[in-house]
Amino acid sequence: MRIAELSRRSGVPVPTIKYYLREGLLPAGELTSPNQARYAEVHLHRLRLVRAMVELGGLSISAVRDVLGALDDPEKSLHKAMGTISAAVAPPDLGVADEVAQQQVEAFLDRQGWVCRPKSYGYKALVGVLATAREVGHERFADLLDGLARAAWPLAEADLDYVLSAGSTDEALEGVIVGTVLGDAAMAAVRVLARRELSGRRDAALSDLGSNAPDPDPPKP
Amino acid sequence: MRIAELSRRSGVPVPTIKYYLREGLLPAGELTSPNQARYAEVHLHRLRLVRAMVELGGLSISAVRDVLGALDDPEKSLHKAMGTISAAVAPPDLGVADEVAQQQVEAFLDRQGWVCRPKSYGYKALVGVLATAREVGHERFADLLDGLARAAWPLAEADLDYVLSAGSTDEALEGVIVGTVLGDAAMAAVRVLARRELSGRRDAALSDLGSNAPDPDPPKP
DNA sequence: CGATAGTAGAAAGTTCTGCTATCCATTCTA
DNA sequence: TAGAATGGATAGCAGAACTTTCTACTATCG
Repeated sequence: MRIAELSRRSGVPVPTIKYYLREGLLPAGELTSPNQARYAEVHLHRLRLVRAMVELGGLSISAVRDVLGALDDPEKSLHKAMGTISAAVAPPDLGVADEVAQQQVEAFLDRQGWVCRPKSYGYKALVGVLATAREVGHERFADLLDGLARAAWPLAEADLDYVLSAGSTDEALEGVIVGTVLGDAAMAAVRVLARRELSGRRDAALSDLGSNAPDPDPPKP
Repeated sequence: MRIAELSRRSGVPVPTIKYYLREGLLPAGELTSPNQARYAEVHLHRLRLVRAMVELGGLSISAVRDVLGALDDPEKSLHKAMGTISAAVAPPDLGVADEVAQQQVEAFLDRQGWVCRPKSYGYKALVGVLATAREVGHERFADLLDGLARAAWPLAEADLDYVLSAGSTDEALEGVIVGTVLGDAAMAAVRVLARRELSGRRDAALSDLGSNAPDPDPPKP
């Protein structure tokens, strides 16, 4: 297929495709002559993946390049790819050095029995979040972490099962990308829905806000 | 306190504070003379909140303005504020009209017994995610939704408890902001940690990637 | 009192990102 | 063989988030 068809089928304008080619987000098409190239389904697929990361994940072009680099790495390692992807998706390191936040994270990891190098992106990101929470006067925020962990564990299991059920290494790596980028977006959306649903069920309490009335025995789903 | 102290205590440069004042993210200080203003603790607090949303939440200046608008709304409604904040935090509406994705969301909501107007941000965001997943060839992605919901429900309860335990309406609204913005960031970080932990425990399976070996009886936490 | 530093407010400038537009020399297509 | 499309290169553009520069003060220290 030629670039016009690639554009039509993906909904991405031709100049943008050229831009992605320049930026190395898309492999070059097969040149049939000095100024003609042919693109295959793989290009269309890659293009859609790029758009998903940019539009839904909000990743920058360079972050997308990093992620795809992990995918195209000849010595593909799922571990390494996961690290790269986490780094690309996470907000840039705030570089905070908050003692208390760090202790809160350590204590949390202890409680969970999780082993974790303090250099990992997840660790640093979490310290950054807790430090920020403390700055805005929400020290108690750390109390929510165990709940998050209880929720995150089965998700991680599902994610990993999803990834490991892939037929090929390429598919598995793409599963990591999709699981991370779309997974985060989906989780955020589901949380919004859950909050809406719950706050609807607790309407009485809400309309009575500030009175600190006792919980009206909320029904579980 | 004067602007220099505000800057020192928040770590935000003076010109940036002036910029935020111009953009309406920060209420003006109390003018003591035509070119002197005094700022109070509330300004410092608000400034930190703004930075948290910008740096951690990745919100744009205009999104922050919207969110703060909900906080400063005279007829503060928790419901309304939650909607505004969800909208500000979510990626801009993709405006997809994918029939299948919509049905998947409907079915999901049915299974959960959740009632939801199809106009809500969470609904639209979820349709967008599933449509994108389908575009990149991951129809099975919808299978993960129920797991997400199971995880999201107790989180929503914890969130709401956290919010309702606030002493004042202002605090409650701020709790919604912090719970949403920091909560999403924290959840993403914890997911990363959980994935790392789990993939470490399943190392055997991972180093054997692609062979589709049976799961080596992973230990639970 | 005067020198120095800080301030509000406005306007213009800067940097970065993510595209678009314009060319040109070719090449495919009708 | 005319007209549209293509690859590749370069330049341009709009928006976002600051940052700089300016003016006309004001506060304060010695």
